[in-house]
Amino acid sequence: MATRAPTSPRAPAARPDVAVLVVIFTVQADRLQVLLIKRSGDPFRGYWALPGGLLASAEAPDAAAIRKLGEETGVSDVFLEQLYTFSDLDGRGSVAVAYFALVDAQQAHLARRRAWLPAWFAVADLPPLAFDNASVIDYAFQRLRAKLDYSNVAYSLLPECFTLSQLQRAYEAILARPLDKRNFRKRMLSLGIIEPTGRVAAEGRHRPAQLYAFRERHPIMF
Amino acid sequence: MATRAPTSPRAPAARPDVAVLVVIFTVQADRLQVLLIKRSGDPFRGYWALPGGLLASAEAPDAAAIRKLGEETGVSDVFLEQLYTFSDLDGRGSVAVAYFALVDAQQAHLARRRAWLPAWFAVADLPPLAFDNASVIDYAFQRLRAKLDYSNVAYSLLPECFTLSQLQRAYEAILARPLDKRNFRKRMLSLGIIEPTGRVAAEGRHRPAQLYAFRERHPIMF
DNA sequence: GCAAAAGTGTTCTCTGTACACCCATGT
DNA sequence: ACATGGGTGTACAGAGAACACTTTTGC
Repeated sequence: MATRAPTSPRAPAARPDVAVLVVIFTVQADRLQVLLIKRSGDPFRGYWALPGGLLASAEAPDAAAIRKLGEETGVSDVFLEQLYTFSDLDGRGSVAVAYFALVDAQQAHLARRRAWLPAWFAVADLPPLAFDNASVIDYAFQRLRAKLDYSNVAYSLLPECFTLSQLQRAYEAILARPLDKRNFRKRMLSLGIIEPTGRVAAEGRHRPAQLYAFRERHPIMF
Repeated sequence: MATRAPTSPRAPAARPDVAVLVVIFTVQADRLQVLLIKRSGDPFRGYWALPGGLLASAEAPDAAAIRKLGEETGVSDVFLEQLYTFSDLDGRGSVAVAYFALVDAQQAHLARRRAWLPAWFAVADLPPLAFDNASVIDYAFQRLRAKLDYSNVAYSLLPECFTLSQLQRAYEAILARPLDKRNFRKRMLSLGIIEPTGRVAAEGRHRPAQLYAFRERHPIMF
């Protein structure tokens, strides 16, 4: 703790459980998806839930979130930030520090285990969830939408090189509305968050697209 | 906890200490001030620190923050929101859920006790602080500045009725820069967050000022 | 009548939005 | 030649910023 209570200088409080939760988003098939894990144990056995777990002793919540993310997707060095600290999601007085992360579906390799199997689910179409995980996901979703407008977090959703159409489709999937192509390109370029690589992607029977990259692969606000 | 770790279904983790911290701001004498408490116990005996303390058993962090705020200032029903969850501020692996609150200095009555004495300090001129409380205050300060621009949080800093000049001085104290009177009034009124009460305040040897009130006394974003 | 703060409009710039056509390629 | 997505510019509206003088009161 950081400051003792004046009224209880040495409170012998029973310590609450402290857990970490990670809301891991990706964009795949033009839909925003979230990683869920099928619970193999009680309570809520058989329900889907967010990855997470009790804090290992002396492990900081940030470190635990990074570890969880790595365990489930194999990725690191992506956008990951603290979301909110929820209390009593389980009805038993615990405290859960929630994080949210953005990963590129191509780079993420889900753990292939028997129990506690992970899978992607479209945020717009979630299965019944354990605990109150639906509200945690909703909170993360609102935050993601807000950040998309005033930061470069999308860098974490796409491969290093991408076309402007890919980027726009990712934005549209998250914001759930169509964006104007010209305005979108103008804005992205004028904000200076991306730059052309000079390379080109020939992907279909149509004109090849210029490939772009984010200038910075860490969070920037504007 | 909300979800058990797949890899450690029944982790016997040593639970970390969980504390609550509250950064309580007010505007007084045209300066942004923060409430600090003089520590009467170790560690950091004699240093100033943020009010806070260990979570009482089974008490939710939100409830503990509300309680702390009431204990130190006597007020409730003010703007209070979760700020961030810090880890290891004390170098001993604790977790501290920080909140920040805005109070009207006129309504707040500081506890008058012998030990753990509370007092206001200008944010721009803080004494040496216990633990890493300076960075918590700084974080809260940044958040407050940001919210001032896109919310009505200031409702919590002023009495129910106030003049536009008072409101502007509060904004200027927080943002630490002068604002244009006409633009400020235009904006406040066009956002529709305040309304004239019809009453008037004759306060000096000059023209009396119209009194305004916030339309909503709860947080609104725009 | 003077000191002191209250109150009030207009102009300009910039940002966001709406909108439609030609281009390069594969088949 | 045609189907497919890539790529481009302009005009309008609304928001924010700059800027100075008159009004009302107490003394």
